[in-house]
Amino acid sequence: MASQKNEKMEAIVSLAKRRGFIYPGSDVYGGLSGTWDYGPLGVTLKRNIMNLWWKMFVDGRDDMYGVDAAILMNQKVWQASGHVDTFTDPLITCGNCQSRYRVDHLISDKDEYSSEVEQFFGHAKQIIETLELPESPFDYNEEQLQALVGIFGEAHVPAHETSQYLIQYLDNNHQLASKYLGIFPRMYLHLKNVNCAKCGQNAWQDAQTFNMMFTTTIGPSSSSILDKKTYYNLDKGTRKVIEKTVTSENIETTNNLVYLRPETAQGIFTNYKNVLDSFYPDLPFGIGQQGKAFRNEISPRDFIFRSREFEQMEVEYFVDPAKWEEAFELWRNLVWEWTDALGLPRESVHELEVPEADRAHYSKRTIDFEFDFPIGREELLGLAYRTDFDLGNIQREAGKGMEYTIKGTNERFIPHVIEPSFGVERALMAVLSSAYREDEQNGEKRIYLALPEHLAPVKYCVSPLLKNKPELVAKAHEVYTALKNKHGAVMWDDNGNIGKRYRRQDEIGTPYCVVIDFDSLEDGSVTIRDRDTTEQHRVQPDEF
RNA sequence: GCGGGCGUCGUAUAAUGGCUAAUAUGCCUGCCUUCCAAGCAAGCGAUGAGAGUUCGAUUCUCUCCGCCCGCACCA
Repeated sequence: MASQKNEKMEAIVSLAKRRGFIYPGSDVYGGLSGTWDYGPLGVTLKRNIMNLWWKMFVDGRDDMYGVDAAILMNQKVWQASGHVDTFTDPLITCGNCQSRYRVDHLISDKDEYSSEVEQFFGHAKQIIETLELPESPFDYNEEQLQALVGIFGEAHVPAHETSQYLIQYLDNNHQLASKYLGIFPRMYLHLKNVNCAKCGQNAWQDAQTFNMMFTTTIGPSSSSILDKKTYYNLDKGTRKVIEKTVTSENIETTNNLVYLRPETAQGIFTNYKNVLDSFYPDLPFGIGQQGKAFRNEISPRDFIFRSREFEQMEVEYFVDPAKWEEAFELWRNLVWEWTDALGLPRESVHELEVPEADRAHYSKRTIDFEFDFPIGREELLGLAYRTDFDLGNIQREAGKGMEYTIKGTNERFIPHVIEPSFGVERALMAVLSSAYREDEQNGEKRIYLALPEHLAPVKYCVSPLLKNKPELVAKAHEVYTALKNKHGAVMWDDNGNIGKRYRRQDEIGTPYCVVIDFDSLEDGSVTIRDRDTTEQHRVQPDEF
């Protein structure tokens, strides 16, 4: 069963590459994990999906407005939204069984921990300062190394591992990690005999953050300590260890740091007031946006299902708090219209009511819509009731009023939000998965994509029946040009024989193949062949 | 990030410490072909990257990169 699933997935990946839908990113240079490039057919299919969405949820509705916000946003956006804090949870791994835990879940007494670390580190700092360490750890002399080993030895770190840690720690401009990172949690758990809950061993590795936000800097900067709140540097002038604390007040100026947005939603919330001022729409109304988001996934996997750079389509629908359930149901139904429009069979789409314990902290209700992908049943899109969490944050942190005033009654409140959130790549993968078919024609296996006509990257393929008959080719060109002008997504193919062309078009999901034969020269009619049934009939070319 | 497996033309496979790295398919050119991958002929196209061992490495070793499976992660 499992291998069957993988076979289908592999067949789709292979087809996608072979026929020019999706290529591995940076392929000629050996690739880059978690990135994918869209080829000529892929980009068209993807855009068709995105345009369909925009038409259904923005242009096609009276209560919707579109925006396109910048990917780079002010730091404070991600602090207010909670992303900065929640993305920097340090994790620690058991070296024996590879179980992973959040460090703060293992340390019961935070105050005691802090004082232990500070005491240790204060002591360590004093020793380090007297050592007058050269800039590169590789230049440390024997005496210096021994002293450093001694520091860590006091903390019951096995001696044979210490110098390796020192290199690791002091390698980066003598930077030392903040107290919940690196070696300190490990030492503490060792001292306190806190063992792995799964295997009972005490074999902790260094604690690491897995910050899922990509960072970059505005303007020139060489800082590499962007995501740490507290850190230590060895001042190059005085050779003193100095402590720096990054706070919300100084963080921008400290590092000129910006994040690549990990979700598009905040670009909507930050423009809520702008749209309100420009249009003052009646509640309920929504703002829709499509765009790239970036998450530094630990382990991108499963083709385009989880990648580090991806495209979202999101709606924030602003409602009277008393009427959120009504709006939730509205969007629940609209989501089903969307999966229908993608051609996804209803029996392959499943609603999953997310229990409170699994919901994000801001959400009072969430439904995940899952799809039966070849890799298994996985989330296709989400529908969440976000309350006034985001606008409330903005009002508090930015000090700008986010309240809505009801016309007439002058009732004022911060609107609540219903958020349907769609992933473009997941939609595309679902479309490819459900469209992928294998059947048999004349005893030969045939692969085709039963793409819905409005999504297919090529709508018509035009061919002369025979390539070596100039009159057929000329007539076919005529038909091709006329169709191309009318429909755009039309392909010309005169390669090989007619059967080959059909198969080639089947593989890229072209719904109709138009062939010009000798009868066409007589009465202008052409044959049109249906991809799914392979049946054909004669029509006049201006009929479609 | 950890553990295991893997990496050869676009795709699917083969082989080798040393001769021009093979086969099919694909693509391409020509001929032919009156509707579902026909045929003939010519051509294009690969050992993931780097280092080491060696007279010589695609083959052996190491590092990196990537892919697959499992774990963990997925606010």
